[in-house]
Amino acid sequence: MPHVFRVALDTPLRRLFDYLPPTSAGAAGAPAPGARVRVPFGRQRLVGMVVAAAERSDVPPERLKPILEVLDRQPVLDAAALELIVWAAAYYHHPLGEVFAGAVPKALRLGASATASEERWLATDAGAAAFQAGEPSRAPRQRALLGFLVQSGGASTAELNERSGTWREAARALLAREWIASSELALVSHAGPTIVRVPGPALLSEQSMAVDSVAASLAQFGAFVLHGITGSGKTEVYLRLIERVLAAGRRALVLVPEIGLTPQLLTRFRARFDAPMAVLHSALTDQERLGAWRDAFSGHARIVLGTRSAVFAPLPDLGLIVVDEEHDASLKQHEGGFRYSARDLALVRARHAQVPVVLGSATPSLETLHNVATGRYTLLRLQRRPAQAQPPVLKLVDLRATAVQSGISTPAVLAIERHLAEAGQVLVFLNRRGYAPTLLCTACGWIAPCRECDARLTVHLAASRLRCHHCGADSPLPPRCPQCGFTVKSVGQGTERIEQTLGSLFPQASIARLDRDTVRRRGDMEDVMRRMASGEAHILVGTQMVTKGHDFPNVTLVVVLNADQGLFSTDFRAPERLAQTIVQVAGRAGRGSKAGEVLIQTEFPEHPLLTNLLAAGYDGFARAALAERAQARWPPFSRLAALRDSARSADAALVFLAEARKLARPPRGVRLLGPVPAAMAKRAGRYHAQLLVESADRGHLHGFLDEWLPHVEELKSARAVRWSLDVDPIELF
DNA sequence: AGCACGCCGACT
DNA sequence: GTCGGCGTGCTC
Repeated sequence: MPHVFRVALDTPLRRLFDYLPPTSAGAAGAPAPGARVRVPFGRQRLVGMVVAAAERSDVPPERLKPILEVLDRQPVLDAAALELIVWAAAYYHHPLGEVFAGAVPKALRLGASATASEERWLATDAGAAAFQAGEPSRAPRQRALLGFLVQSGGASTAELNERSGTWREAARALLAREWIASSELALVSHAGPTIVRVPGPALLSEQSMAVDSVAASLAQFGAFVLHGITGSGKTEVYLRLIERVLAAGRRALVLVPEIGLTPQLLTRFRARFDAPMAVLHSALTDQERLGAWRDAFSGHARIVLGTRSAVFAPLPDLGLIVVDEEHDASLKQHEGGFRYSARDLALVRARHAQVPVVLGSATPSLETLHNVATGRYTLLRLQRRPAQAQPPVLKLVDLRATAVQSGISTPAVLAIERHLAEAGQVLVFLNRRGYAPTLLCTACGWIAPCRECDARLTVHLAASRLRCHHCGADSPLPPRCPQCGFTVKSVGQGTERIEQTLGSLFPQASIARLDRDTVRRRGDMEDVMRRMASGEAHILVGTQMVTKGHDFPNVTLVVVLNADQGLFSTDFRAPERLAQTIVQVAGRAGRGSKAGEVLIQTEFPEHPLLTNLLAAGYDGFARAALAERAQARWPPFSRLAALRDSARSADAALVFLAEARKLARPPRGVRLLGPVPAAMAKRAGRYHAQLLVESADRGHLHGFLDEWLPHVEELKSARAVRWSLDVDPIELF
């Protein structure tokens, strides 16, 4: 019997806490690593997770307290999931207890059972004897309930509820006399055989080659990049691989960047497989999430589909991990305390589990392509679209050389006219929602600012509101300048205004809009999809939302209204994001049998990013961009971590980071850059700043962080700010 | 993070 | 005279 147990608790303290074994009463023996325990912590009682057992503790014995209760007989996480959590806590330099808390459903953190169970009620021997003796004689409800339990040999809560709505009180009385007893019985679900409902379509040779090369290494780790142009049938490759994994009696984990992508993927999985599936994403209620997690944990679910945190879902006999749209920034958690990349963790998990991982994308991230170039990942290409689907033709429209009406150039207007006349659908992309990004006074030059952010307020005309897209501030649209009383006007374009402009340019066309303002409730998205699929809508105006994986088979023209945001950004990842967005939105055109056309409006048609992208495609762009990254020693040719903070004053935010920098003793090859205020320093009333840590060597960087962070944590200025460390940041402000 | 203890302002 | 502001200290 070990003397202490090391327990991870959900606190920001970067250490474990040692506890003595439970004093026998009520405890279920010694807890195994991965089991939850209830422990005293200061004046609180917390649920934590046992990480390890140890012979001795560094804490003086008189300060050690015993575990109050062991919640799990079996660990709530299998060894693989536990290993991943421990790895993630170390890599992201984040307290293990918080990582654990972020990895399991809230209900489990509060003590819910890890297995689904039902409450069963039984008559005791004494109860049976009492019933024979005619008792209880003066309580007919109790007698009826007792009689039922004696005769039926026991019943579940659900069965009793069905029999009568008012049995609880009688049960309480019978329990008190120990004539009946209740117990929790684990529900064991048995997965039936998996049935492939309908065989998939015949594969193109590229698809079969992709399937074969992954399938050849199903019993070992391998990282595969499925680089398939939009419409080339990546999902079919996933389906065939999952089919093989299920046939071998194993399970598949599928990660997607956004909740919005789960329904359509789930529909395709359900159409193909008759097998239980579990879905995990942020829109679930706590109970739904607990249920899905239990289905994964018990092995009932054969396929687990989910967003980021699903990478931590426990699955017995994991056989394959798929990460769809691996380039998507949503796979990286970048808010709150624990910031992690679900894609990178999927790779670690696959390596631990000795299973292949497939990273799918039409526009793989530069990191991933670099890993292909260095031989760490295997590239699988899908370059052809099935049947007659043609790749779209991309053209630049020089905004300086043509008339522009409310953001739409004459060539674009003519092209829209032509495609509508030929019964094609048109997709107009603008990454800016609202009516206009600026409200300007025509007399004094006043521009409506956000009080809480370094940003302008966006005009929402239909709602007649001014809104801040950074902090959510919302105020009435002023009819006149609050400063001088003169008239105000909206300057610039958002999707709302583009919808209006298109409406007046093409009065005969039906126009749909897809952005966060039009898709508010469940089903709104489906409505837009239906209108596009049925052909009822002719033009779709939308933000980023339209680029995320949805099929519009009859769209023949895509217009990118403004490619220039991102061409001159200070963030070294901006070009990559822009190229991905253009290629992804362009990929919405011509997915059916008609060839697609893509117009990209720009003030800088000779910008190398654009010319390169058009001439050499995403591959050519990626080659050039990687060469630039190598030159500038940006990732993936170096490693970054960002120490970020925010405070009530700009000064306090910088003071903490400056003090943190002062106590840093970086080894050779580790550089600190900053601190600097964030590009948009003030957001939601708080001032943001960051200090970058850079190194060519991952080991050196992490060694330094390990040594440095405990000191940073103890700075008194740390208490005046909110700070966090972002390892492998994807956005630099 | 919680949750205490601990000393200085406006109220029953 | 107390209720309560948030400064600082601790949690095995």
